[in-house]
Amino acid sequence: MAGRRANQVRIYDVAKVAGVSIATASKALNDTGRMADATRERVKQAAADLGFRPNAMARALISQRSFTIGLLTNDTYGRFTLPVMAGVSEALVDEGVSVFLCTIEDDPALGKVHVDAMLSKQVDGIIASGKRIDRRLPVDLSNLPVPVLYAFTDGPEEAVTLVSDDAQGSREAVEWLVGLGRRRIVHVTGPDTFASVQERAGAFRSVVGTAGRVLFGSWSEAWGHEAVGQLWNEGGDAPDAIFCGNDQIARGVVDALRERGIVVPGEVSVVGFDNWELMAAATRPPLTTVDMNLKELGREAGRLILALAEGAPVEPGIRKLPCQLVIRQSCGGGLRG
Amino acid sequence: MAGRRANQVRIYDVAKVAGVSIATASKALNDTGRMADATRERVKQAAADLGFRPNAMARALISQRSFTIGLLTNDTYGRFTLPVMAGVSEALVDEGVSVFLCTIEDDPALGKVHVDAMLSKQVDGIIASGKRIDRRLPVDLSNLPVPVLYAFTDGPEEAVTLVSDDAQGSREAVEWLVGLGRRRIVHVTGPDTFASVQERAGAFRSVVGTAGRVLFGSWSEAWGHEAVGQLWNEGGDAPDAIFCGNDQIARGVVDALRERGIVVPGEVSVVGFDNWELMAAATRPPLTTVDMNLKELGREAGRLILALAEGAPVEPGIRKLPCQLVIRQSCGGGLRG
DNA sequence: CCAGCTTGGTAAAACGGTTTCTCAGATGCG
DNA sequence: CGCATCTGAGAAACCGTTTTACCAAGCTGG
Repeated sequence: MAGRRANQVRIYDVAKVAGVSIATASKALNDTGRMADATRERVKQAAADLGFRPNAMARALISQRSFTIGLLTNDTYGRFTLPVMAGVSEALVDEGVSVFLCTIEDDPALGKVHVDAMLSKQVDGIIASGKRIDRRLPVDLSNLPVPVLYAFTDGPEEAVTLVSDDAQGSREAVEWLVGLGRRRIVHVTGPDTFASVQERAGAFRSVVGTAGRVLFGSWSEAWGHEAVGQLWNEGGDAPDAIFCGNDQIARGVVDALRERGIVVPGEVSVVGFDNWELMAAATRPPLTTVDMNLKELGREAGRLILALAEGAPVEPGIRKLPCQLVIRQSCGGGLRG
Repeated sequence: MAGRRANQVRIYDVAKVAGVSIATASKALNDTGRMADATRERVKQAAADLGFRPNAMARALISQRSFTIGLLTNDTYGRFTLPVMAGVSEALVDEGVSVFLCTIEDDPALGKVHVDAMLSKQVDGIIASGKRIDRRLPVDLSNLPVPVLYAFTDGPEEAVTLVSDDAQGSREAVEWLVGLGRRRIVHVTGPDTFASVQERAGAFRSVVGTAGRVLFGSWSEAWGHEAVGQLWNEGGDAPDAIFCGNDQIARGVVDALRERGIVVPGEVSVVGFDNWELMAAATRPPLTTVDMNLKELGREAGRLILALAEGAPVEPGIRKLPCQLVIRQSCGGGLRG
């Protein structure tokens, strides 16, 4: 038991090699305190020679800062969480902060275990993230001794919450279609129980008028397929553009149109949502789609949780981060501008 | 600075409430030492009442065990890493071990920063993971003071490496096709520079004979599409089954066949590889495909890194974990039995 | 020539636990 | 009743670092 790790160098060793006390060594390495420049250099050189790496645990014990944060998510598949995670990590790595990733699959017990573990390990803050912005994680994060931030998941009013601005993204998409001269635009989207579905549909109607047609269904390719069947079988003027609730639906729509011999984007323009690369790029033609900028959302989450951890005042409430329309070939129109 | 976190309960507080010394409190809570049962109970009750959560940092400082491991990956998209991660986490959460996730995108400098951060934080071990089993991470993990394990990525000979048994998975898939009566089986796969492509192709030939036809290409749907074009345009007996190198290729194949009016699985059986749910399930018909059991691989990785961290002897070398054929509808044959 | 500053450095007390050692008192035994 | 043994609990050392307090010289100025 115990017994130092094989080649673990302590500050004690650095001090001995440099011929100073550990107090001096500490100050030299942290650029604090007063001492002769020569001494400081000598200590730094010794530390470099020995490959000294300060024990973050010992440091954390004193400073009450572990330089560690926890990322909690119930998005097992990771399509939304991964970009967020990448952003968080990117924003924090320069500050020396590491991220614990905990996946809890809608299991409250598991959630509690992970939160307890994180708190035990003295995380400086927790970011809660999910796959739906209108659902909470199955775990109670109120009254924790550390700051909590909600990113792409629902949080209490008094908390800081980061979400993508779906309405703005949707407006941009629909306005793009209108700008291309499309007039008979239909919105084919997911289940109307999702807040994001409501928000995107609302934005859609705000552009095309309240009579704008919206078809609710599921998030699947199959639904996109089926919707095209409905729309084209009912007679009357067929749509000349379809704004889809996500890329899977869009892919189903594009495939169904092709099967019917309808040319995309020649006769019908299609826009997706999510910019899920593997889906959007593999569709023929590649999808023009709305990117929620989740990585940037993650970066912002990282910056904010750090500010909170340092005790900086952060205005609570919901912050909507802008989406961006990514132009590919499913609408025509070429480069934007 | 410093100043204890708001409602942070120390063992000191527990001891005071229970009316004992902190030494006794510690022993009571850890079920060590000797003391009256009544005392032990009293301490435990006090700890529960106060919501005492031992400071893992302080504990780690003494025990030289942080109950933390690092997971390093260059799989930004996460398709392979996420299941591995989920498995690792699942295997370790019961032992109180948390996981640092570090994504390094083929950037050696970033890799070094993350490894240094992990070592500083005294991780008990590091699992290296990737998206290719024949490529190393762009970071040197030799001579580290902690054990390193390679999961789904290439590692040095003297290390413990976990990979999926692609050959076994491929054999099962091809034997399944043979069992269904298919005789003109073709293998459409990715770039021949991938070790996994070689291994799968080798296994394919070991079942159908060395004359078995293999078409190398890219990992894309487009390639699956194109391959069908090649195969059906060249005249002669068309294939009655296609074993694909991954699910994306398989999807391209199935789509191309449908466009040609060829019935899957009636006329041609198709098998994929990866069991990438969202792809396999959205294909029409849903893909029969080989699952690499990456979550189980992750669980095994978790168990092994823990054993290594505890100093248990673990035989070095490559361990191949079995794949599993997942039967859906793209081959016919119904339930396996 | 000495009080008062700087300068360059050290000793020691934290941080929050675990573990070893010690010890007082209760008990068993002859 | 005296001595060895056992029991339950506490004091103190320790893990590796930071930080505060302190001190011995060397210098300045009157």
